[in-house]
Amino acid sequence: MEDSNKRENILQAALELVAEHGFHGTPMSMIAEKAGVGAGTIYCYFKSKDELIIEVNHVLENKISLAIKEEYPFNKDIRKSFFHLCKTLFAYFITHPIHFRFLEQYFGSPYGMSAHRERIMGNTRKTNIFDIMVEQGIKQKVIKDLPLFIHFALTFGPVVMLVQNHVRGLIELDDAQIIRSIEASWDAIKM
Amino acid sequence: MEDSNKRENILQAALELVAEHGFHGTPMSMIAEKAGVGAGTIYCYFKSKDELIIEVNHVLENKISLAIKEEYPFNKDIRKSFFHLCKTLFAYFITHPIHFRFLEQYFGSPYGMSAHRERIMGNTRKTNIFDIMVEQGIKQKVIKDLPLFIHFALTFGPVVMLVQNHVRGLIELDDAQIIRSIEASWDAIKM
Amino acid sequence: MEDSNKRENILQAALELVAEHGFHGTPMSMIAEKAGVGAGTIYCYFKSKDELIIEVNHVLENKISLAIKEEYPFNKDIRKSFFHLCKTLFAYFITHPIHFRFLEQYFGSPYGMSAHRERIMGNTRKTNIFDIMVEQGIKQKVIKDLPLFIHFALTFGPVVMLVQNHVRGLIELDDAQIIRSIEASWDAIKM
Amino acid sequence: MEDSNKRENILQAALELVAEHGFHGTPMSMIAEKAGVGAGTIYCYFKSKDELIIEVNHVLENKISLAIKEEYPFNKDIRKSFFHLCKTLFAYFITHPIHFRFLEQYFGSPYGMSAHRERIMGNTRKTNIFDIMVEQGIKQKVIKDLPLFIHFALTFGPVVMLVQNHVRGLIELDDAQIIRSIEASWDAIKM
DNA sequence: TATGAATGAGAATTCATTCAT
DNA sequence: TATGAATGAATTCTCATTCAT
Repeated sequence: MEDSNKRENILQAALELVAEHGFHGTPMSMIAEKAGVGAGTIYCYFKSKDELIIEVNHVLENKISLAIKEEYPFNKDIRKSFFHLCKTLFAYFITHPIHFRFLEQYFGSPYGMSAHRERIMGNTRKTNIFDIMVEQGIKQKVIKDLPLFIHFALTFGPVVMLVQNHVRGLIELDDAQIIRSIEASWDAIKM
Repeated sequence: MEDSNKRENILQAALELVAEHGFHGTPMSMIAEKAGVGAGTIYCYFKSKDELIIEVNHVLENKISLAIKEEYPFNKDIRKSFFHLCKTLFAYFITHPIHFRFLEQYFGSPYGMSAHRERIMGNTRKTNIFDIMVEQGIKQKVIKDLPLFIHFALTFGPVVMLVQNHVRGLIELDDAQIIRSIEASWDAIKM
Repeated sequence: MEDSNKRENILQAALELVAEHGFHGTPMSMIAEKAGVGAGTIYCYFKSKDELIIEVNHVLENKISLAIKEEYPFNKDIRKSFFHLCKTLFAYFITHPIHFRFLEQYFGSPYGMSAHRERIMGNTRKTNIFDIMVEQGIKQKVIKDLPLFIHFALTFGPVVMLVQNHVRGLIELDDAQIIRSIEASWDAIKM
Repeated sequence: MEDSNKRENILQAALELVAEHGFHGTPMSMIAEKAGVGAGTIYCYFKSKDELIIEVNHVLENKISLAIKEEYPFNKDIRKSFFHLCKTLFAYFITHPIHFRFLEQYFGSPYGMSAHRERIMGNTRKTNIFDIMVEQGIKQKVIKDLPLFIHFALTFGPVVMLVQNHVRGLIELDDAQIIRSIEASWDAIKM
């Protein structure tokens, strides 16, 4: 029980410390100490600092991906799907601000996420929730006929920016504001 | 003249190198070499590496601020102002990708910019172009009655995300796409 | 049986790996893996890395010593003995280049061997083949009246240097060359 | 004066420490301390530990090469040349035992030298003193018609082995012994 | 002001060895 | 005896900063 926890402890320590101090502000020794293991122990589980960080990222990506797919209204109308997606993302990051800060560090910025759209939303073209939603919406003439990446930016650009300000304590997002912001984003992409 | 050139050269070298290699991938010695000055000379102009980087950021903020204010249609209608603002920002970053990349590095993400909204848009409350535009728009019932920071995110979130993908070479933005993206953003904030 | 195999496997793995990668390029974990045992198991048989290496050396010394004594023409004339000795050494190292490379690593150089003359040629003064041969040769006025260590250097210095170049692939020794080289060495020590 | 000495001090410290403790037994910090410089200073002069060691080797090679060429009897007879060469080498290493020990470490063994025969004796085929001597000797039918590498081994094998034992304190070479040893080596290669 | 050689604290990583199982 | 996860001391190398010139 103790044993199998070590890997987890290291990942968790890395997540929190990188979120707080950034990649370069987090020496391995600091991670080891926080994880309650020896300095060399990390290297029993991860080949290098980079691999450790990448693995933390994978874990987060999977968690976010799961959160989004959970209770996703697959057969409901486009607008409902859109709201679910945005609300879930807001909720996830507000509940897990450390995950958000880590991702900010991991990529030059959280937008690095955009380069990994697929991984978060679903690994293959066919299972990528966002893409499918947009394509269906366009077909149904419910949302504008724009390139996918523009819809992506219109949808997630505001989310990320708001969460960022929230996480940094510059603003305090409440549910009403989140809803109104999603409604406005919907106006952006809807027909 | 010699003097002021050195300061400029150092700032320019820092800008380019940080944009390319990141903050931690850019030793002071590298900046000195590219600027054509001695390693110690930088400390005649800047107290530390951090101060140098901060100063580069200030310079960029001022440039962007100027670009936005230039030809800004102060007395035209809100929609025109909005389009001018967005188009200028797109144009600026696409013309100066290095500035964008630097800002990505400077903040954990370019959204660090949001913390400095005022400085980019105008230093004081009264001269902050974006805030004034939004307030006027709300008063005229042309744009939605939402908090400023939500309008800010709805407007600049998509811009930043699109520019980021463009600068990273993941997409190739053309003028038509930029216009259509701004139109969609307008739909988000308009009444 | 299992037991004694493990010890053998460890010694063999150490021999091969040190010959190939050198003492400092061969971690204990690598030896353990090649030997097919756990990392800690080595310490059941050898107190430390150094002791393991020393033991490998002992094994090799004994093998070489045996090879030399085998078929040694004890009662033939000095020249025959000398040729047998040299030929056997050439043959042994050319057949077992890994042993040679290990000894190169073990000592700062293979001449470390010279410090252990006795052990290779026979452990006691009376059974040291080379010393006995030289002493008899001097008594019989067949070989020069020089100190033993000079005869040793004249005899084995060239052998070691030639084998070294051969093992390193810089030259390709054939039987004729070996014979001519031994003949020349004989000229060096003979009266 | 102080300044230009730093590089020298570092080279000298590296030479002595590697000769005593071996390559892997000599941390950079130890070299820095012995040289009386900061740990980072070494890297102002040498890119890496390896480069430092290689440079020490170059310095030694040049010194030995010079010592051999100095007063070399270019137009005297072969035997005189041979004696000069051997005596010079004996004298050099007995006077500079630390150089010998370093070279033992630098190569797997001092025979690494053999791979660098050219560099020590002269860089090009035409200026390689030993090769020229041997070729002339063969032409003049003064020395045996054997491959160069065999003559090299017959000549330098004994020298190296004797010096090694001397430097290690196992024997005490005096001038008479050196002369007698060279005479014996001459018997090996002479016709 | 300008220089760049010198510094040394601090980083990632390796590996011989231990010890609980 | 056998294991291999865990350890942490030790090593190489980097780089922001200083200071004598």
